[in-house]
Amino acid sequence: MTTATDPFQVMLRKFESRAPLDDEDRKALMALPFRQQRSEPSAYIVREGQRHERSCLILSGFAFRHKLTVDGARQIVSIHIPGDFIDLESALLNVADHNVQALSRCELAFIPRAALRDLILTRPRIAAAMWVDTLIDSSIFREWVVNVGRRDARSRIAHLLCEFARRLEVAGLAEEYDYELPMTQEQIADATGLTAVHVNRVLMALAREGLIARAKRHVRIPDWERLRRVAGFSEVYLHLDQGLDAEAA
Amino acid sequence: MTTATDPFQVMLRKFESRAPLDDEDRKALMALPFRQQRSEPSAYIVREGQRHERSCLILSGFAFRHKLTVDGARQIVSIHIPGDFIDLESALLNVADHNVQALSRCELAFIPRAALRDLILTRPRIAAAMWVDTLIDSSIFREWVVNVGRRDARSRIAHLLCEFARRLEVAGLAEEYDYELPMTQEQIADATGLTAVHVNRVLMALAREGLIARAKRHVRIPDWERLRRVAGFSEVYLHLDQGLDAEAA
DNA sequence: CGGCAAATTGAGCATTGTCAATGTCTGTGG
DNA sequence: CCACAGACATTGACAATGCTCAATTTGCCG
Repeated sequence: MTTATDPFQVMLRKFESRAPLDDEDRKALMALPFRQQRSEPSAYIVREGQRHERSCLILSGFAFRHKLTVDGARQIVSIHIPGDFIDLESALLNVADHNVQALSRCELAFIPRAALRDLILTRPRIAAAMWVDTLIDSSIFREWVVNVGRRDARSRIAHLLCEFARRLEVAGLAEEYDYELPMTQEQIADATGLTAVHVNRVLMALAREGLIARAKRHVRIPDWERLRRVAGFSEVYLHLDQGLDAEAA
Repeated sequence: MTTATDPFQVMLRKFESRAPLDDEDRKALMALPFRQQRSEPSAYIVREGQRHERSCLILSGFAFRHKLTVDGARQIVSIHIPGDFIDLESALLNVADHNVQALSRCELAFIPRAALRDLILTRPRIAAAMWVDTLIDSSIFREWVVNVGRRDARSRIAHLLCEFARRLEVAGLAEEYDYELPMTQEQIADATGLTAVHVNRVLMALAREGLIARAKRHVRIPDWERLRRVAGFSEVYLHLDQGLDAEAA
């Protein structure tokens, strides 16, 4: 593999697990034109209300989507990790309905809207794989609605920590139950619908009870089963085993 | 049009507005096999954890998606109106991650998973139109995360009322600013992350202030601009003007 | 060492929840 | 046509989870 196509390996692997692709598909995917770019923490990648001519794939680092209310409150609606297409919407919708910002330093690949549309309209299996990806995003949004709407602060934060643990582990980016959480407490607050002060208190409490062990941004979960129970976490909604099965081929 | 294909007219119209379809596409859509069925209020249409062999389209009536937390709290994550495909997920994901229940009496069309997959893999423009539909759903989920995470009770409920007004109006199901809201206060509570008691108090207050006029389930919005401001409502996230534009054809 | 962002802690408060009673409406059976 | 059941709405009194404001500490980086 050449240096140029290397960056797409993560994406290819993910899509292959979602729909059976043939050689043509693979070639078409890897041939996608893109522009690689580094983003510093908190740099904007997508801005609400704008039309974007390129979709964005995370090669390394983390990013998050968020929206602002009229009175300036911020709600983070999702967090994204390497291999995630953060902006497939841009290829199909006309206007961005939310912002995307880099969480840590990131390497990003920007792919022209036209090239993606072309791929979508000519290679149905690729389209299906990408679609499945966005459906899983949807499922995660639903779970976040539940998290923020119906769990208390303790469970909410525990749930966020559980979700992150599983997603990172599956992506091969962390030992399970032991990872770097690239978020400030204020960002955790904005993701859980709480205030930074309260997040701090809850994190302290969780640590005191031995449910998590923290050192700066590092999180370790000594007893997964116990934290899972506190969070009310069930990973069904992550659709980790998801693949379009044989019948689709 | 025959009686048999009639039910799909709403869907066809929606998809046509989303992507340019040709005659073949139209024919294929209308030729989808389906089983029509009536559901009574609160009847389950989809159950979390199950695999479903048919996807479901609402012909008339309303339905909602929800999830339950471990301790039995319920969160409604979306509300659906006639013409909505409530269960495209079933065609592409293996397991349902949430429940779907009838809100009012409904007429539903159940379409076999295999037929939908076939369509998706052979008619890219139809797939794109459906995909756009699910992306808009996603956008609405994101707004709900914001609603429940960062707005106070008053704004939350106002926002729900605004969203409903606009969606019904666009679907041609209500005069704008004047509609039948098919939800109990308990269901409104479960959709907004509040309790039924508090929803009642807020509704009474909104009525007292002249922001809404209620008679049972009937809602009228005397001053849209004022309610919109209270809600912090902006309809960008509904992507009402959305269509795949010419470049995609 | 100085500066700054992030984390931590305390004190008081308010939005929203809980519990419980009562009112209202609709449909049904007598 | 009326009485009653049951679901839903409304109201009151009180409690609590999480917020606000403000001060202080910690850790990081030049």
